[in-house]
Amino acid sequence: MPEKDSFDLQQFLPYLLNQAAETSSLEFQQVYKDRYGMLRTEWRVLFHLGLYGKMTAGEIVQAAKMHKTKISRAVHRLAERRFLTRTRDEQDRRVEHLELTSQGQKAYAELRRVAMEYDAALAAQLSPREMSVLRTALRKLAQLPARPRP
Amino acid sequence: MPEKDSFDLQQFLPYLLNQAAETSSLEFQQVYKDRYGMLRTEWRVLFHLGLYGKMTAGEIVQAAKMHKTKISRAVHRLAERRFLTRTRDEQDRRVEHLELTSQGQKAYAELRRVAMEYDAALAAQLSPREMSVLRTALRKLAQLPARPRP
DNA sequence: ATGTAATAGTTGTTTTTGTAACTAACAAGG
DNA sequence: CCTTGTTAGTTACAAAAACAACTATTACAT
Repeated sequence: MPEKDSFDLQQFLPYLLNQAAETSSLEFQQVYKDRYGMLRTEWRVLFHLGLYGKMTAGEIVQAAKMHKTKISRAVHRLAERRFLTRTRDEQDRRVEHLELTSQGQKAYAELRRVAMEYDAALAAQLSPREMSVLRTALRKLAQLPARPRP
Repeated sequence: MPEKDSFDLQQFLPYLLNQAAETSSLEFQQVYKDRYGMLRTEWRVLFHLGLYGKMTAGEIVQAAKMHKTKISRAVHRLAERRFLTRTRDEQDRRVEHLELTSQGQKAYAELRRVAMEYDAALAAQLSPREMSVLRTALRKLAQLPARPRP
């Protein structure tokens, strides 16, 4: 299958990003999926709560830039499995504060350890210079702040 | 929501890659979705055929690293809409050769133009140096060959 | 030949996602 | 208060993806 024109699909950024994202997610996915029966949205919620402590669903929506229905369902499943608790805010009874249970914290600690190891393994495929340029570029493309929060 | 530990989700490569991939796919998606009613797998098939000419489904599976059921259904839909033709191989009657119709080529040409423009717009957010490091790093992470094919 | 395995691709069923419409609680102006 | 608008989160239904089992054809070893 010879090339017919100058456009290069393998250089097209959205395509390339998707391929890299998919490949690099696979190994980590095995862990949270096989070991905890979690979906992608679920580990993300878990990580937000593990990292930042008590949060509301809306705050997670903003931070993770995921649709609120996805978050809602992920929270439901995590609560069902006793990874987090939901408590109504007494001032504004529409909002719920989410917090990891000790079981949730344990899962988070474990997955966080695996994530760090895996990140290190990925980083080892690249030079430190490449790695830092890569992270900066990805944050720009994802339109995230240059550094998360102080 | 203060940080509770040293792990940084926004620096975790699979997370970062997914965010960047999602963001960067969105705008281009609008074009092939709204203008041609295509799904992601469909434009990928279209692009492979547009770029490389006649291919079999299996070859596309390999090149695009997507599951064969996805390709099968995408090919079905593209054939249904007269974007491609399927012709059986007479030597091995299990395989089918796929080829764009003139309508398919027209769609490909149009989308290819949009893709190039969009890629340029993304590239403009980064320096040429960043861009080149980024592409190299992404190919490594996606475990694609350093350059597609000569 | 002929039984067994392998390959190309499809189809059926179950999960997961996307979209839109919904409930419940609050807010603010008249 | 009461209408109108907004926000937090949920639910219902349709679209798409994942996974497994399937058909048809070829390959290959006895």
